[in-house]
Amino acid sequence: MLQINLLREKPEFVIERLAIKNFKASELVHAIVDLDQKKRVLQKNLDDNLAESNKLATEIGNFFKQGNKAEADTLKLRTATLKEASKELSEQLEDASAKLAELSVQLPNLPHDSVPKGTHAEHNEIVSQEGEIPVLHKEAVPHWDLAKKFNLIDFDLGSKISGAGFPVYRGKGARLQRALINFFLESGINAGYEEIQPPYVVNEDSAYGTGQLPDKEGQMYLATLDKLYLIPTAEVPVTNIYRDVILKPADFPVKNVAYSACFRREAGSYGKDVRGLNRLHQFDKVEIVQIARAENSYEILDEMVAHVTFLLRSLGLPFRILRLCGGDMSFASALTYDFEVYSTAQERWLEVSSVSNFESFQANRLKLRIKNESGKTELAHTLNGSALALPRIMAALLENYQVEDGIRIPAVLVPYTGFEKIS
RNA sequence: GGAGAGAUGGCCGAGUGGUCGAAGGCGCACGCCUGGAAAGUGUGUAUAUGCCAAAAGCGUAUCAUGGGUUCGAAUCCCAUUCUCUCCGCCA
Repeated sequence: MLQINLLREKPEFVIERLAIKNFKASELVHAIVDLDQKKRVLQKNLDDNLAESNKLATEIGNFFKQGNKAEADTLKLRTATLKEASKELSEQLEDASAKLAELSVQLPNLPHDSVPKGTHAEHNEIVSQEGEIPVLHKEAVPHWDLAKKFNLIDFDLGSKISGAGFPVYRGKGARLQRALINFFLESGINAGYEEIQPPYVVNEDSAYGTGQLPDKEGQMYLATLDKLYLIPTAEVPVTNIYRDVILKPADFPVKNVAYSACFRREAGSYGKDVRGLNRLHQFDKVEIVQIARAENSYEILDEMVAHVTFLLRSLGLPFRILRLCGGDMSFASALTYDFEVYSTAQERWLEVSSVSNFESFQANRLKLRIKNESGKTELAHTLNGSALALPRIMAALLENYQVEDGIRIPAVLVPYTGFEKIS
């Protein structure tokens, strides 16, 4: 959620910046500013009214104490009309506030200056690319065939137990998963992140806090009996640790790393995108989250990008980094770098990580603030990134490391898997 | 799941209808004292929002959350959430 002050003071600037995200904000911005103005007038009237009532109540109290019942009773008559008016005003105020909140959450975050214009993924800017794309032997196949051949992942069994998109990992497939999770967690810890094991379901407040609600309601599984949402990413519970929190300068840096299963309904997905491990309803991910001060949040973003780069380098996978264009960025992000690994058998790039700075957009909703050295409170900046999402890493590993008689395991993972080869 | 007790500021804790944003203590910040420190001592120490260019100042709201009673609620009533104790069930 954007800060209301910015909308009040520079509405045209906001409209202009949001055009980079291909968002036509003019109408909405003006509606918000008008409504805000209206709300403040109501607030003022109500406050004045209540002040008057409070004054009268004190006077009545005093008269009672003096035993002057008659005076007290006359004053009481006056409070009745005030009370009526206050009730009316507070209803109007509540109405205006609700509408304002409803409109405010519809405005996306402003993109950072470096965000390229563009409407689609093709307009994303390739920042860098590294790693050798391996030349595979002529019998090489996509990961779903490898998974079957070596009995690593059973998609049909998952369908039987739960439904499409809930694969069953088994044997060395399951062990490789676990090895990756441990490698990612350990790497995070080595980089100074505190490990968190969050709940996998969250309440409405948390889902709202990170912006899953109200817009993305249909993308989450909901346990209706208790009104709990299955988390689509560990970002949700971990970031909500800091909901309604005021941090001190001494609390920094705030760095969390968390493994979790992630649940996504992925309504509306189809085609080659969903084949094999490419898109699942349940998958594993290690997430990194940082809370930063406004003045250095972009340095922190670079640090997080460097961390993800380290992970992919260690795994020996060919990858590239993209700076997302305005049209491809998420609603809440100010700047996002996507990481894609090359899946050699599918001959396509697969997104495995997305690292973003949300600046104060999430913090504003979360009420996550910092009390600075001079005693002023200001909004914090929030950042997060996948480090990393498992399924597509798994897909790329299986495909890129396949040899004629099996699948090799990158050296860095061997201490975690306990085996060097799948065959 | 059943029965009972409870939820007050960063923390502890007082407050059962008015003068309570809230005693007292701890902690913290700044000052005095000191060669330096401790002790002592003084002052300050919540959040949101509105008026104001801003600061100061003032108004309003907030004693788990939401509603109600009342001229007036931390205090009384109702609902919800959470915590603790006991019983039941259970990995």
